[in-house]
Amino acid sequence: MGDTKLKETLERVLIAAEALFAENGYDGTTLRQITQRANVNLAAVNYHHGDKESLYLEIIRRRLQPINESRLKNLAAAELGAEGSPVPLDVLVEIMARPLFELYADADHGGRHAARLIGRSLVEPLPFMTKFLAAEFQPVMSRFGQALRRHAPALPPEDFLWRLSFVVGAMLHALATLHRMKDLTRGICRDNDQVAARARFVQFAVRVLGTP
Amino acid sequence: MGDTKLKETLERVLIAAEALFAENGYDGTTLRQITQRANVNLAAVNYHHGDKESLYLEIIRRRLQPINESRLKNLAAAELGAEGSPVPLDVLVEIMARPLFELYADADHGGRHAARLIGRSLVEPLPFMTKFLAAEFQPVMSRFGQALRRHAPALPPEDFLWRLSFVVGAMLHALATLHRMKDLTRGICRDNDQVAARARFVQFAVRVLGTP
DNA sequence: GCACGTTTCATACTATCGTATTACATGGGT
DNA sequence: ACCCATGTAATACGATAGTATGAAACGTGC
Repeated sequence: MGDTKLKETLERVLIAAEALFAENGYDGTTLRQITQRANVNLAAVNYHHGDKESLYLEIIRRRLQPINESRLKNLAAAELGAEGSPVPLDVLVEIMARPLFELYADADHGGRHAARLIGRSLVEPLPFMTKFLAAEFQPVMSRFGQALRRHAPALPPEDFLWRLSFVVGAMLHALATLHRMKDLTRGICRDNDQVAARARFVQFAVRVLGTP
Repeated sequence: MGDTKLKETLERVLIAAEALFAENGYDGTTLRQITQRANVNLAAVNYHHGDKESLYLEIIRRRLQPINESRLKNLAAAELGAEGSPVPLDVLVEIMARPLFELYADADHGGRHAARLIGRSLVEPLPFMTKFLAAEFQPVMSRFGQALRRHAPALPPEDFLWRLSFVVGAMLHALATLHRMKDLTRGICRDNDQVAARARFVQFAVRVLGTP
């Protein structure tokens, strides 16, 4: 249509579905909405991606795998550079948070919707997603948990895990509601300044996870 | 059936629907599931509660209105007691958080599901709910925002609002995932100790919203 | 004990869902 | 020029969704 370059059907479906899933959830989105938004025939999604669940899982995986790989790679590099001493807290948080905020900032490629969808998929438990999500996050949570733990070794495990849960919750909520942050604050907070939001989140997380 | 006392049909539908909406979301729940779980005829829900949207809204309102009324009442009392000086931060947070955690703790009356559902309904935006939720939260957010603000008057509004957003996000996430906290932490964090969870949340929120 | 307002029931109706099927277009390789 | 693989299109199909309907059951006045 008006597009300068016609993307592959397959890709157009992924982009359209991503936005709709992010906005309306899995059950709230129909394949007809998706194919209509992608300007594609209804049968295309089944032909290219199998059934609806496969499509959803493919969308999440496509975004999440590179992010978690990058996290693990950057953590390994940071630990190597630290030569045995703990990696600074703000560096750890930055490594965890940055890929998601940057994804959100990439509006042209649907990053806003992707980030929202990731936040959503982690909160609302879809039965067919749990095993994938568990497998996907187990390594990253385990390795970062250890690294973070070194900054509060005296803290009882229970307290540490609660704090971690609060930080994760704040992060997911930020991702899920960033797009209406401007409206919710009567224009005071911008919703398109990924760098400012990230900086504030890191500051927040460091304060929460810091020792005392 | 096995129940010691047979509740009204109307009430049974509300309880069953609450649990299912909390678990599977609005679109993921069918009226047939609800009536089956409530041991009630399919037509009962339409007869007593109108359509599906009305049922959902009624469930949320029934839980949320008393909570927000109690919050405003307790805030007014605390401000009266403080005689012009700022109400302590931990008191403010406690007033906001306590009703939700106590709701969660009231497992016998479906409080667990209700708390989860409230958390969920605030994150996933259902079109027919937005105006109700906005009206419901406007007063409480405005009044508590002012009260909290007195503890960090020098902080730029933007920073303050971001911190508030993080705290709210942590709270909603805690409500939405408390029920699987034990599993997520390999048994380290209990999911049935409302008091301990609340204490940790208050500590967390005070630290985040405190001045520096 | 019977009439009447209220609630419960079985079931019908229409729309729309995910998925399947079948025919049609297209465009390189020989 | 023809073929065949690959993608696209129109449309059918069974299941199930929310909602509507009308009859049966119930209970409480007189």
